[in-house]
Amino acid sequence: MTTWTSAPTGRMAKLFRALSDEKRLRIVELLRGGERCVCDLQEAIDAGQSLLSFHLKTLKEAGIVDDRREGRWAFYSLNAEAFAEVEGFVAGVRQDAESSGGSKCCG
Amino acid sequence: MTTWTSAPTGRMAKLFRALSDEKRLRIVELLRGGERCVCDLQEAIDAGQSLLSFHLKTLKEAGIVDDRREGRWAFYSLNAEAFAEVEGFVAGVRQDAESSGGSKCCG
DNA sequence: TTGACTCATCAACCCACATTGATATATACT
DNA sequence: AGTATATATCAATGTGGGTTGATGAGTCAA
Repeated sequence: MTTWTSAPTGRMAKLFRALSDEKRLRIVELLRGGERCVCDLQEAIDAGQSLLSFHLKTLKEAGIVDDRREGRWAFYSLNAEAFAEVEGFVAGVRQDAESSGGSKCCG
Repeated sequence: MTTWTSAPTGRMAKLFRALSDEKRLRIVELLRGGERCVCDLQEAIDAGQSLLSFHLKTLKEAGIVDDRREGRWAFYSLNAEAFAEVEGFVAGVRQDAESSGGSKCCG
């Protein structure tokens, strides 16, 4: 068990929740190449304008993406810090899982 | 953009979905210390027996935990491989996010 | 100012899923 | 056999959230 002072599971749950939708993951994939405007995302994703806006809002509220306005366009980009949070948590769990011994109860 | 031949977003979405519930994350935290029986988990989690069983099933179906029967007890443990999958994906995205330049559209 | 364009928000719908309580299954003990 | 324990499954309920279409707000061009 690596030292990991109980990462706030509420925060983690929120991050995982935002990433749990296939369309939102598709958006993340598209943003891996860099900042994109909504109009560009819309071409690449099978979703109406309203739905895309909803998913972007969901990602933004979780802190997974940042947005920026420029004229009539809105640009979205990935927030590296959020993924670092997730990576840290998951890596810790993986390490523990790899080194976990036998049963710890009901002996 | 690191080479990452489009990790199956469906699989990732399923993993994230299973991790998107706070009670399930609590279960994961408990399993970080090693294999546990359901009876042990039940004491530590604010959930009825039926609900706990449901969440364990959800985690199992996503491949996040493994189970083992021994007499009338069921033992659950973390599946390190699943977390390695998630870690690989998230780490890739984080790297891209950190090195992403400016806008790629609407020039 | 008018209209076209980009994006967000709202209202309504529907479905997946978390939750609960009851029942079923399987094992152990007497 | 019968009873107690451990866990899973089933049925029913309620709610969150994904989806859609329409409307609103802001920006640019003519």
